Amino acid sequence: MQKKTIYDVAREAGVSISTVSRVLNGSSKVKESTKKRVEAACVDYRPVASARELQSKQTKTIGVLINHRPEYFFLNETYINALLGISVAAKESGYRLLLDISEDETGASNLFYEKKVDGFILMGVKESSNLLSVLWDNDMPFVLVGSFHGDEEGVCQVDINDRKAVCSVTNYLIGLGHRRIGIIVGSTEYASCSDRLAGYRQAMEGANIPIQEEWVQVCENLTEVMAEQLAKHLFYQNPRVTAVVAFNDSTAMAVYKAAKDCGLEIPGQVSVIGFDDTKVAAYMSPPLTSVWQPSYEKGERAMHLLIDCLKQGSMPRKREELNCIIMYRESCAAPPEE
Amino acid sequence: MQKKTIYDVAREAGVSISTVSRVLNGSSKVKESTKKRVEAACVDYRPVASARELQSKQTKTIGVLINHRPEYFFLNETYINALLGISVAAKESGYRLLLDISEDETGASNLFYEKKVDGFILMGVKESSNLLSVLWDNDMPFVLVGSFHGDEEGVCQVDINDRKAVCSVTNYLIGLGHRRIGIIVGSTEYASCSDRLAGYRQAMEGANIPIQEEWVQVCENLTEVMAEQLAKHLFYQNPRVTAVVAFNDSTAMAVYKAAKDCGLEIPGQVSVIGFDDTKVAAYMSPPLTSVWQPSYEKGERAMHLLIDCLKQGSMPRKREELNCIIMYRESCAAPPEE
DNA sequence: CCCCATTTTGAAAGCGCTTTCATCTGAGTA
DNA sequence: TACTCAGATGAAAGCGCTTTCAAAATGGGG
Repeated sequence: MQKKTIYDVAREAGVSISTVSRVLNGSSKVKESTKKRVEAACVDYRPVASARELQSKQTKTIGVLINHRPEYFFLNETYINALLGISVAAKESGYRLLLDISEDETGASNLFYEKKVDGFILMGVKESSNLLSVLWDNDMPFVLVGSFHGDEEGVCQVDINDRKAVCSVTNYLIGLGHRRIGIIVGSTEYASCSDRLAGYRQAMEGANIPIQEEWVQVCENLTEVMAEQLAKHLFYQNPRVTAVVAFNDSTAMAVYKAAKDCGLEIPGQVSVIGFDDTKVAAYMSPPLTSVWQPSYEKGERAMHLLIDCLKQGSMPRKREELNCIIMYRESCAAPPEE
Repeated sequence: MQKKTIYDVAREAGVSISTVSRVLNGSSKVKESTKKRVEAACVDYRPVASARELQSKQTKTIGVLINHRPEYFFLNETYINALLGISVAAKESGYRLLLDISEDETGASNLFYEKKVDGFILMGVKESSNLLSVLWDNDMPFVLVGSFHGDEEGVCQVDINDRKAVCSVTNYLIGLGHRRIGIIVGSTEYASCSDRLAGYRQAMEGANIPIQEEWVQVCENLTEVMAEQLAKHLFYQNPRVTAVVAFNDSTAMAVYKAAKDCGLEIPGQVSVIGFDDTKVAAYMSPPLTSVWQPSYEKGERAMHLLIDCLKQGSMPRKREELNCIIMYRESCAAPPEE
């Protein structure tokens, strides 16, 4: 059985293919009666996307780029949640998603050069990336999910305030009486890392606590195994830190492990704070205090922004900031008496 | 600046577009010297995918379908890992991924009807789904990731042996001395659930332990909150179960929570076993004994199978079974003395 | 140096649609 | 009744490529 084409529909409805195309695309200039007839003839007819795309120069699909280094093995849970939001929003608007998970950006460029997508949503873009300027230069709309500063005047982005959030939790620890507070973050190539670090520094400076550089553990490649080691570095110091701000909940898990290995009680001897408030946080033992961030909403919002751009034909260079919530649980307490 | 077309390349190289097309597609019938010339003219030229697709009837993209109920909120980690495997394998072979996350299957049908994809990888297909027969009837290649039985004679699928795996762990618990063993699984609409349940029954029967029906908690909609409740049902029984086989690690986490709330020690008073061996398992307290399954490899293998199908033009109705590994940790012990 | 088999190339059709532009209606007006 | 003009429709071009088929170039005997 051959696939039904627009010609078949036209024949069946007794009109020309132009008319069929018009009712398909909702063009107004069709008499109600013929429209009815055409619609009736459209049963079992599905336009071939590539023909449409070729002619209309629109693909109705969005490229979703997730920066992921294979050595991390697990995909960041916040990306997944954002992806869920993106997916739902896309579906609502009749867009499809072309997914590219990779560390380099050639995948993205290909999609764009080959006109496979109408726009992009980018997650986890490195500060050093030159993808954005390529996209700009070629009028390809895109929205960033997550932190990014970059050299550009401004990009369309949906983000949280990492700096502020970490500043808050650090202040919380300081308020609890901690002075020697450690922090473990990933590569400062990523704005989220440098911002969180900046938030920590801001809080410490605000409280007039001079930061010992050995409290700050920056790691290019922050796997759980690495994080565990770095946490131990923190714990082996003398005097050792009494609290640790972890880059995210995975890191916090590793810190828990390290604490256990070092015979340190949480929160009695060490306080720990995570970030992202992933599913596990509430189930950890003790339940982890963590900064919840609206990952799903970030994705959803980004998609909406992008679709707006696509409709209007121009891209706002605006940044939207969503709010985080500190989920206070049982992993933090006053530091032990000295 | 206008995009370079095949005509531009042809002009630049002093040949016809047919020749350009031939070198682009690696057709042999081109003299080496002209080939060189054309390739030189190809700088900055990127064929428009839709034109290609329209003509060649191939999209070089695979539809990835993930069954996900929005009320679960989090996407199953095994799906993500499989997705990672799929992604890597696709990239190697120059395929792109069109992602559709949803509970219903209309998204899939659309992609297929509109010729957006050359084939499908399906994850989490319900037994009641009629998508497969639609795909069969239309000669659309697809590979299943994960359990499925179905009415069809056989489909191309990459899977683990859920029954066997759960049978093993149940036997392990029995070997430890447990008799009253509970199990919590999700909807038996999904083969993985019914299979795991079958494995449990098989082990219990093998050990001549009559199963009390209140030990078996089947839940249509197994969220963490639900799982916690079900675990409590198990613990409130008198005499209560001394071990719980959880459908997966998320469920196991909920069981941990329930045990804590009920004042039960793991593994002293209750043993718990998870499934999937997700990232958290090793970090739980106590570390969770869980069945590791090769999710990434499942995805990778499925993609390879699919690509083979696409090349050969025919689809094998074969099932590949990958092996699980029981990761023994500290969540299981002998039952308490009575 | 010619002929024929082979290799290499080009012209043109066409994939299935959108869109422009011209044509055709028919209602409204003088 | 003839004339407008807006609304409805169709013919045809063309989006950028692949592929078929025929023509041209090549080369190896005789």
